[in-house]
Amino acid sequence: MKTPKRTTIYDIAKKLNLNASSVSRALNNSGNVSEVTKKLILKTAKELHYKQNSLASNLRKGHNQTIGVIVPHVNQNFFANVIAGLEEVTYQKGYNLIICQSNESHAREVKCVNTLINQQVSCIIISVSADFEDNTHLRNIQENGIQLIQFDRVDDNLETFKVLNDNKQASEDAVSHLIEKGYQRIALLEGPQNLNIFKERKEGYLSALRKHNYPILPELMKENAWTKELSAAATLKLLNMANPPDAIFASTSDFSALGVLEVATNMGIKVPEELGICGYANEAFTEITSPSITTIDQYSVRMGQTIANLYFQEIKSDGTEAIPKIVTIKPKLIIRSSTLKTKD
Amino acid sequence: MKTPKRTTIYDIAKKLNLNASSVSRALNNSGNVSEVTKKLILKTAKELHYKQNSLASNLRKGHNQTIGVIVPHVNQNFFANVIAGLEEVTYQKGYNLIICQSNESHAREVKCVNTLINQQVSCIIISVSADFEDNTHLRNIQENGIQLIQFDRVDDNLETFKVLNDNKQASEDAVSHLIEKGYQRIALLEGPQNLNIFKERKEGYLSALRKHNYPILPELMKENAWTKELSAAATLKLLNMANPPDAIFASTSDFSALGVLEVATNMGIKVPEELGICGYANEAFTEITSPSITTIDQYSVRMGQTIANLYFQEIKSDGTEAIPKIVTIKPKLIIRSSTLKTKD
DNA sequence: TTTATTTTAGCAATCGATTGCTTTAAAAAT
DNA sequence: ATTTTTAAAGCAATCGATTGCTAAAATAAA
Repeated sequence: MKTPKRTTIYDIAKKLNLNASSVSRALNNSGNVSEVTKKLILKTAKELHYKQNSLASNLRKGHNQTIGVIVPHVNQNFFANVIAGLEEVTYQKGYNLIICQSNESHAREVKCVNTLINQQVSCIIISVSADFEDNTHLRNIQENGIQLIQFDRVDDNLETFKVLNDNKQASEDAVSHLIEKGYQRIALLEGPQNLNIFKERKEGYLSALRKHNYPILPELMKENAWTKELSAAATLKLLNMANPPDAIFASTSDFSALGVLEVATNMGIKVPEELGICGYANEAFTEITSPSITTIDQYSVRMGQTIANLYFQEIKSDGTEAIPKIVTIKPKLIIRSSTLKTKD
Repeated sequence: MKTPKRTTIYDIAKKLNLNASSVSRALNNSGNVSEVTKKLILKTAKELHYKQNSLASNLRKGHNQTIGVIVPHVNQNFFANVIAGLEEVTYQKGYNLIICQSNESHAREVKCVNTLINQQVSCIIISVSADFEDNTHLRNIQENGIQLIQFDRVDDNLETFKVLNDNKQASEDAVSHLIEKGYQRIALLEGPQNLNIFKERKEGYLSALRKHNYPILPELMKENAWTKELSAAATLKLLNMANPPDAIFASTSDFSALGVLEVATNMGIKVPEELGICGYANEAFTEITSPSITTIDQYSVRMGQTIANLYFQEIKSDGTEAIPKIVTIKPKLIIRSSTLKTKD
């Protein structure tokens, strides 16, 4: 297609018999230009439909008002909300977001990182993929002088700014709640243990059991049940045990909890009377299932805002090397019908 | 923070006693470099952790492998899915996405457009905000030689590439389905009529009524019921009429349909026996409400893919001025329990 | 009126990569 | 051995904006 050449500061300068530097100064309001000529330049810029070339400007200035974001999937509720929160704050600061999805693939995540480094973004915000292998690519970010903020799913071995959910505490709260409601045999659906979040949630589960002097029963802990289907399969096994659990904490997601609910319903097992169910993430649907599902809200939009604010307030503003800081957000247990058994 | 100066092609050139142009050619594999020196350059580049500066490259080349996306909200299911679909295809082509959200504000949409123009993106993909005012900003995109693709919510007055859902047909299908199931008085919950999508859905509703010789009753059409709350309020009014509807087509969204369902349930009105409900968008939760909700699937991820493919196949590849093309995707009626009344 | 000071504007280098053109070196043909 | 052809590498301009420095003009002070 035809590319009509865009107006540059030189076009404006030529038209007014001025030097490009004056035009630049006028447009950036950086002094050394008389009021009269400034007005003239601004007027002419508008007439010629001048649009700044950010590429040139950023190249010269050596930085880019752009932040890169890498998440496993942009259309997963949690991540979409984090991005929305991020965007809200960064927009106000005049920053742009470049969004990449790793598709839960480490290899792809590495490529995304490289692209963002090439783009000279000033910060990369990342939640690592499920098949996390090593942190070479993350260290690479830092070595290139780019700020790095990890959130939610992070590599603990690397010292960076981090914004986390207190997964352990939240899980402990959830399981404690189940115990208080009178459930005796509480099963756990786990996610991949190479991800910190799932490890922490398991710790919370274990910790709650210990605190209440409940036995820890390996047969009630199901690995890798982090999709609705895997959870349904695991639930089927659990509920067919000789001595089945009377509650299931689907620590991986609400979708897992939904899988549990569906299996239970199909088997004619009453929720919450015969089986308590607790999910994770407070997906919209948990409110409207029957029964509604007890879950944990992660304040995902606020998390995005927090991350962005962390960047602007703590990292960017500071001329000195900022000291990596870890911000932890405490999720909230949302108690609904699926765990409201009347004690027997 | 300290910004360790990054390696440039000049650093590589200097180290090897070569000229930067040779380094550039080697890295881009663009000939005129012997195999031996190319290998050497590649090796040295790796040693020095060279990362291309895309800003410089794009500035020189005059274009940017970046596509801008503007949507009302990135965390709305439909848009998140479209973005996921877009990202999938653009990633494979080596393109990046810059994501902006207009927050349903026209003013903000204009700002987003300007930023993207400044960023020299090669294409802008947009779904306009609800308070659409005029298309000056969209024309501006074209005037700057940037490709423009509108999707879903579009300005019909502007000739651009468009990817649309056949809202009219889908709505007609939905309402026809209600009629065939024996519902007699079908109400409509409408969205803002300045948005093409809602206008088309209303047309589909009207068209289905006409085709089946049903009367068109203005008292059954509720304007501006496009959130769960507004829909609930409208539903309350509808169901309290002397002669209430026996079906409600929540053409705005599944959330609206959910509002309808909740009000009906609270009033003790049986769905689908006494009231049929049909939503729009096939949100995940429609499958798991009780009863499950009949709705319309928009193939949102595929829509994103379609848009991206349109760009790469029809627009970008063609050296000549591409002729704006409109691609229409036919949504699919998903029939569930909320409309399955047994005819009486 | 002359000198000192401040404003305003121009000059030219720079950011890093790309690319048309020229020169040099190497290989092939005569 | 010489000329022709081809390959390889260097030179320098370019993309558009920014900025330190200098020069000129305008103003203020003496």
